[in-house]
Order: sequence, then structure tokens, then C-alpha cells
Amino acid sequence: MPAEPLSRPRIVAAAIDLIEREGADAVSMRRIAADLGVGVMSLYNHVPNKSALLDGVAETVLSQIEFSDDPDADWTDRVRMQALAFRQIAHHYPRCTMVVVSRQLQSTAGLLPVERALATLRSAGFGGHEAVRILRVFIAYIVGSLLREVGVTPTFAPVHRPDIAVENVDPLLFPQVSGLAPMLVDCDHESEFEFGLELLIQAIAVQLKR
Amino acid sequence: MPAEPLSRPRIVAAAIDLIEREGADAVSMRRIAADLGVGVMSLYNHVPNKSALLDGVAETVLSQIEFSDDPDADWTDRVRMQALAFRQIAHHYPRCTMVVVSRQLQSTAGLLPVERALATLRSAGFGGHEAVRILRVFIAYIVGSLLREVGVTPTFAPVHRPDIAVENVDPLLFPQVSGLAPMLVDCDHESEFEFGLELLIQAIAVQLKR
DNA sequence: TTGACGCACGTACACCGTACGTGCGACTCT
DNA sequence: AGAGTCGCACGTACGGTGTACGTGCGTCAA
Repeated sequence: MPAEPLSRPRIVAAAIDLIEREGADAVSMRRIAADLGVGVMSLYNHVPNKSALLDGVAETVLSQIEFSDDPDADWTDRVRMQALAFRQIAHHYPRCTMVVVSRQLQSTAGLLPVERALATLRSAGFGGHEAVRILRVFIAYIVGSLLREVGVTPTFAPVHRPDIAVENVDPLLFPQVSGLAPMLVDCDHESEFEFGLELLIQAIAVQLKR
Repeated sequence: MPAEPLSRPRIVAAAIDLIEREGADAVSMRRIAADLGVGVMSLYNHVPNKSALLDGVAETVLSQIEFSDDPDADWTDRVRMQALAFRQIAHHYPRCTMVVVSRQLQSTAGLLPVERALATLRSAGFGGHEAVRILRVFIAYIVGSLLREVGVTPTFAPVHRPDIAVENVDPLLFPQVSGLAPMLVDCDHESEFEFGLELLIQAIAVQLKR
């Protein structure tokens, strides 16, 4: 009998831990149970099924986003901060990110960032319709960026795979790709992300002027 | 004995068909073999494993993107056309889209769009480094948008019943979300996509002026 | 004391990917 | 024509998966 009783948070935590250690493919109910030193079916007393467990993983990760919103700051700074905070899940939970992104959840955990973002945009002067549209653009950009960041590290990770592929590209068929190969291969995710983020912020700032 | 012999393209086509009919979760080697009226292991004479099969699915779908590039057109129009062409995979193969974006492949199938895009950006006057960065931003945005359209992104994607979730939101805790609920629930993907696309194009046009 | 209930657990089933061996038809070489 | 090789469809089998179901033990309520 374990001193700490089984519980949904404990199971979710074990799942997150397992995903970060060995990748999302390694997740199985048997494996999680083994990590907890517990029978497989005991998990089902606290979690209805594996899908719900992964929802719990996404929810938990999302809820740990830390927004340090400063209502007095310029709205561009607030948007920037919120976007960067969202992206930080890729640093804290790199391998869980794929799970979060590829899973639709209807809990309120994912709603808090949405609420904050909409409030920021509306306080900046955007109308409701515009705020929603702009939020969608930002989310699309952030999610797409995260996907690239975790995509470089598939699950277990020889990162130097693409170099080989780029080396083998025919310079006659793909002059741009082969010419720009060094820039395509190495990618500072942080600065790349911020580049696009600034592009978007600047664009909606222009939009706001009208 | 089938009149048409088994082959990799036929297997990939069956996989695409199955994914579109019943979703990516329904894909199994046994199921595909059954659809082809063939033994399970016969597939392995043409495809090394399931992962490679899914790579083939992504590759095939990607290769069917139709670019009608007009070198005489304004670069903004060319960028727009390429982005919209890319997005059309979400219309032709809605359920395969998730497979495509969640799988990074190093074949040359995915390289052709990259080559064209880089050529367009450089002809517009961007340097190599800038072109790569801008392309990354566009890809992130497109992929993120496709994920929402397919209906797997943490925000509202009205695939089935998100209305219920939005109805149950506490207006006091989430005033923006509940106030803007109608706009969050219904989403014209086409116009939403183009909104963000124009935002980005405009932003990089400004960037180009310097 | 007795009953109910929560919860850990073992067993069992259907399904999965795929390693391996087998057999059959077609083709090549002598 | 005979012999050898090879491509390819196929069956069997193994270790893995999610989870439905039944069982037994602990604690708490009446």
C-alpha cells in the first residue's frame, strides 16, 4: 500500500513525466501504472480512459502558463508578453507540446488565456469581431510555430537528419533551397518566433490606426 | 488474384481513402489490407512499415498542391496565391491534413513549395536570410490555421458541439469569452485565413520598404 | 454487527504492428 | 528442357495495446 494514494493529479503528473522522459509514443496505461507501482486497472478508478488522461495532460500543461499581465503597460507589450508566455510551454514541456497542440479540449483551462487575450485586444481599442479575428491569427501563428519547434525533435531525436537531406538536394532543381541550405538547417526558434510575432504586432498596430 | 497488382501507390491511395472516410484513427495495416482484399503481410512487400506509409500519404497529398505561379504578377499576389494553394489541401483532404502537418518529412515533395516560395520572396527583393525567416512565419501561420480548420486546436473549432461549452462559461469569470461567444463559435475559415494572410503580407510589405 | 461502498487488482478479449517462414508463378541461364 | 533464382502473396505467431468485467479487501455508516 503506497503512502500516497492514487489520484487523478498523480496519474496525470506521471503521464507528463513519462512523456517528457521518453516521448509521447511511450505512453501506455501499463507503462504509467508500472511507473506508479500500481496495477493497470487501478488507473481506471480515477480516469475514464486514455484519451481523457491525455486531455488532463494538455489541461495541466496549459494551466501552468504564467501570465504576468500589467494593465498599465502598452497593449503591444501585453500582447507580446502573452504570446511569449504561451510559447514557454515549449520550453518547460517540449515533448508534451505536441500532445497539447494536437488535442482539442473543451475545459476552462484553455479559456483563461483566451479571456486575457481578448481583454487586452479590446482594451487596445479593437472591436469584438476584430479582437476575435486577431486572436485567431495569433493562435494560428503560435501553434504553427510550436509545431515546428517540436517537429525538429520528432520524439527521440537525431536533429542532424535534415542536413543530410538538404545536402542531397539537386542545386539545379532547387537553386533557392540548396543556396539557402545553411539558413534552412539551423534555426534559432526563439528569435524566429519573435520575428514573426513583431511582424504581426506591427501589422495589427497599423490596422488599429484606422 | 486481383487484376491490378499490389503496389505502393495503390496502398497509399487506399490509406488516403480510408483516412478520409473514417479518420486517421481508423488506419491500421489490417484494415488497409482488408480494403484492398489482400493479406496483411503483403503490404510489407511494398512499404517498409506503417510510419513510411503515412509518410507516403503526406507526400502524396503535398505533391497534389497546384501552384499556378505567374512570374509577371506582383509579388504580393504570388505570395497570396501560394499560401491559398497550400491551404487547399484542407479542402481536398480534410482528414489527411492532420497527418500531413503532424509529420515532418524529408522527401523532395515538401521541398517544391519551399523552393517556389523562396524564389518569390527573393524576387520581391528580400535577402536570403529574410526570405527564410518570412517563409517560416508564413508556414507557421498556414499550418496553425489548418490545424484549427481540421478542428484539433485548443481554441474554438466548431466541429461538433462547442456551443455547449461556451454556454456553460461563467460570465463573471470570463466576461470577454461569454460576451463574444457567438463570434467565437462560428468561424468562416476561408475569410479568417485570408484576414491573417493579408495582415502578414501587409506587414512584410512594410518590412520591404526599408 | 452488518451492510454498503471505494478502490486496487487479475484475468480476458479484441486489436495492433510486424518478424519470420512457406509456397507458387515467372523469369534467366545453361 | 531443366535448374536455379527471385518477387510477392500469404499464414502464423509474438509481444504489445486499451479496457470490460469480476473479485476481494479496507473503511465508514447505520
